Amino acid sequence: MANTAKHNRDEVIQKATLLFWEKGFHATSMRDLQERIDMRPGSIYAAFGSKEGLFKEALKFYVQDSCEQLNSCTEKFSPLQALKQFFISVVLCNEEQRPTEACMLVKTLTELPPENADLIDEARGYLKGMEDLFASLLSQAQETGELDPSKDSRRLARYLQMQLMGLRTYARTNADKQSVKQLIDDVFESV
Amino acid sequence: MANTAKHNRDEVIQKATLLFWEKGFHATSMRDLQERIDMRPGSIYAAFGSKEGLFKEALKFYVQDSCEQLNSCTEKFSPLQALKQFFISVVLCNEEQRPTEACMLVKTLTELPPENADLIDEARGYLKGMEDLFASLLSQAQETGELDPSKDSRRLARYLQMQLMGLRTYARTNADKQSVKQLIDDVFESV
DNA sequence: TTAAATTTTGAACGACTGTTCAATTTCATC
DNA sequence: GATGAAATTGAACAGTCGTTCAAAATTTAA
Repeated sequence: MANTAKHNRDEVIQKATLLFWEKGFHATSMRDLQERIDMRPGSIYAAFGSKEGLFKEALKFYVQDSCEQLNSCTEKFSPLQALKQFFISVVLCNEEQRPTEACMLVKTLTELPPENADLIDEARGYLKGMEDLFASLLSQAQETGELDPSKDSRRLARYLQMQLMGLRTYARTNADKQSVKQLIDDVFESV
Repeated sequence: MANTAKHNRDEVIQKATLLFWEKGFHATSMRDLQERIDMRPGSIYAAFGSKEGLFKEALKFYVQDSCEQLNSCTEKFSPLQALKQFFISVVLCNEEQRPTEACMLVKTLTELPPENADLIDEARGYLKGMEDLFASLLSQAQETGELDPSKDSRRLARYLQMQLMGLRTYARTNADKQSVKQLIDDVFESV
């Protein structure tokens, strides 16, 4: 009937994600991508439509992976400790697996001009989703008595999301791991 | 003897700063700049050497302006209240004067690839300088009894710097001003 | 083995990038 | 007004950008 695709779509998206995450949308050229994912322009455009299309897939992949990381923490720890462990692993661990401490969604939001409004909205939506995940974990923590039930879990989730953004950005300015660990302790001290 | 420069250097740098701040280093083209500052390529290169050279001047201008903003707060408020007021004005006020809530230094740090290591280092240095300013204000607050003297002012300055990074980034994801104001209150509640 | 459908290839496109430089304009000085 | 040094101009350069598309290669079904 036909020819079947030679490339593995998921593998390609993963490789593209790592490159986009490292260099950002604009600084990553199609030539860079061609080399990294070992596909020629025609194939890429047949599979993903455009550079933007591939970037959207990369954002989706990145968020899925982040959610899985958070879930794997909730399996091993109590809700609140899971959140702290997630912060630690994202900012301080898995250095060989991530190209930068910065959050890819935040990088996207920060670097893109209004021309790429649809990509910005996409990143905004995903960040909202992560914040909702935080909020539901905090609610769980309140039910199990780990967290003061009188606190506003949505407000606290917003606070944590904001802090994680700060932590990941700060980690890029200061390589001193001890300071960053101290900061994480400070954050969860005030929860 | 000679011709004198037609353009006002400071004015030009200010205009360039606003454009770089808004769009970032890479997304701002020399043609964009030419139009904004009303100079032709030859003049720009005679005055600043390169796009990078102009960007460095923009970073310097941005930081000077930030310091002046902070200083004007310390003239009106106590050390700790000045810091909070600075946070508020940077994240919530002066909307007509700033092209985005994001910090230009952070944007620079986030968007630039390792190729532009010198620009990255420049931004890192300026951020360190701001953190030192925070630390000395906190020390003052301790001397006047506004802040618990047993606290580590350098650690607290790091904490505030990290939070400001988070706040300014978060402000870009969520236009809801009330939430952002709440976040600032949360931050200074935990100091 | 042939035919049809799909994927892959890579040269090429027009638009845009940062930058250069010879020609021109400008203006303080004599 | 003439002189000459500095500032300005804008066309042009070589390189890169994202993207296209006709041709070639590949694979399945008949």
